[in-house]
Amino acid sequence: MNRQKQKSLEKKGWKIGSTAEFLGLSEEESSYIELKLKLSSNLRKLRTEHKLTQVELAKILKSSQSRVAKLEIGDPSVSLDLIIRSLLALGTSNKEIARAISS
Amino acid sequence: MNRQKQKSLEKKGWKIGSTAEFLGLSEEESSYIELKLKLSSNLRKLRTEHKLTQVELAKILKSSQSRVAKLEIGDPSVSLDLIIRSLLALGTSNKEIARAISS
DNA sequence: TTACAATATATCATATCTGACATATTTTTA
DNA sequence: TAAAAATATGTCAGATATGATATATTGTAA
Repeated sequence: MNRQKQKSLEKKGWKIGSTAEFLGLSEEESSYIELKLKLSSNLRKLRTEHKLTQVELAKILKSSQSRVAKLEIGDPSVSLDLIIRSLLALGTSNKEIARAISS
Repeated sequence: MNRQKQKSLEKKGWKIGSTAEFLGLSEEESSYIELKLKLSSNLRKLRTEHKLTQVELAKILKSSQSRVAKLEIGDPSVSLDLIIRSLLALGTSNKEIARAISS
């Protein structure tokens, strides 16, 4: 992960330590963030393919439009649990989730 | 998911509605649980391969032995986030995680 | 068997995530 | 363009997950 990307992520609220701490946790942290972002963007792709608005998806998920927005962005405040549950709610199979992670 | 398995999961604390509610959420719920259990057992496999005790792994994860036990069982009280973070901490790549999910 | 190590289960205060709401910004349509 | 629709951002009370601790159970070597 380059400095540019790191700054971008930090701006969005990701806390990535710098210097030694950054180096130490980097691999794990960035893999986690990558994973999240892949699934997040997959969720958005899926929603648009289904021609749903965020409000409509929120209804399906029994959540709110604002949270769907955060879900799709991969906001630090949303968990993998919620992202994956959302994908499953839209009919995504575990195999498809695996594919998304590998992509 | 057969009745046998459902009862087994319920005993472990999974709340799976019955009748209509069960049918309605079944696909999503059971996929989620499956996913969790796959990654959980993968974590245990990984730990034993590394010849670590739960106490030792807990130290690495900055967690406790009891939570590692729950992690490996896929206890309802542990999130996918924590399971995946733990796998990553043990050096698992995103591709390997995907493989585990697909398996 | 008995002792010891490893794992499982229960509980709880604190931390983090969640849905909801308000509001701002961006995008689309007329 | 202007109005409307869609999406993004900020906040917060309540819900859920977390690490920690204590204790129970299981495995395992003497």
